[in-house]
Amino acid sequence: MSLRFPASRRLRRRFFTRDPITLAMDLLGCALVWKKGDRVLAVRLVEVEAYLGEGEDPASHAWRGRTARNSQMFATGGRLYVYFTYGMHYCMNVVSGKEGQAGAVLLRAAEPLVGEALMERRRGRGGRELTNGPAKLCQAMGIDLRHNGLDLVEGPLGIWPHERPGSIVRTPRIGIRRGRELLLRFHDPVSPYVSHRSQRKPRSEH
DNA sequence: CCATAGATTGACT
DNA sequence: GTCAATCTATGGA
Repeated sequence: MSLRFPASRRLRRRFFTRDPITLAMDLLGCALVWKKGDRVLAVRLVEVEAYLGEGEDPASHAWRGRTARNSQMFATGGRLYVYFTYGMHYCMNVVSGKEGQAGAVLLRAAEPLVGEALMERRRGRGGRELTNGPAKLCQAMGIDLRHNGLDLVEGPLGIWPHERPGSIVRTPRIGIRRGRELLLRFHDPVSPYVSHRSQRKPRSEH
């Protein structure tokens, strides 16, 4: 199997400038590719979550408006929004919508396609533990705050159509309290790399 | 397989 | 001061 990601097929701006829910579903099955010189890392996205704009979604970092941390969520679709959490982890999002219109898609899990050996070195683990969670995926791909604001439409990191899932399952998002009733997590049910806690017991409401 | 505790720092109330 | 869009180790069924 020879995996090539020619510039001609790379996803362009208008793919990303749509609403976060549509973008989330269309990102499933796509390849996230890091290309720099002769080094290539690639994964197939199998689990994502949509986060909506200011005042629309209490779980979204954009809920209470623009701040220094979340400012990339208000940028044009196709940028990368990386945040630091729990004192030690990074998570990455693909920004959706038009400039000024907040929204993003959290990349939660993926299947390794190219560069698995480097991912194993970075993770200190193998198999599905490589990329079956948002912070694990960032660690495997080498993504941190330096990459916040990167444009996926050009430059070393980009997204290519790859292999669409046979079906898409829609569930509550993971690790949030408010906004649980919105079913904004999407995953490919047959992928072994989907993060394990899909049906985790929800934390009590009050 | 499941449940729980601890890690560790920055953003925000 | 509180708590987070998480992960890992550990202990039990």
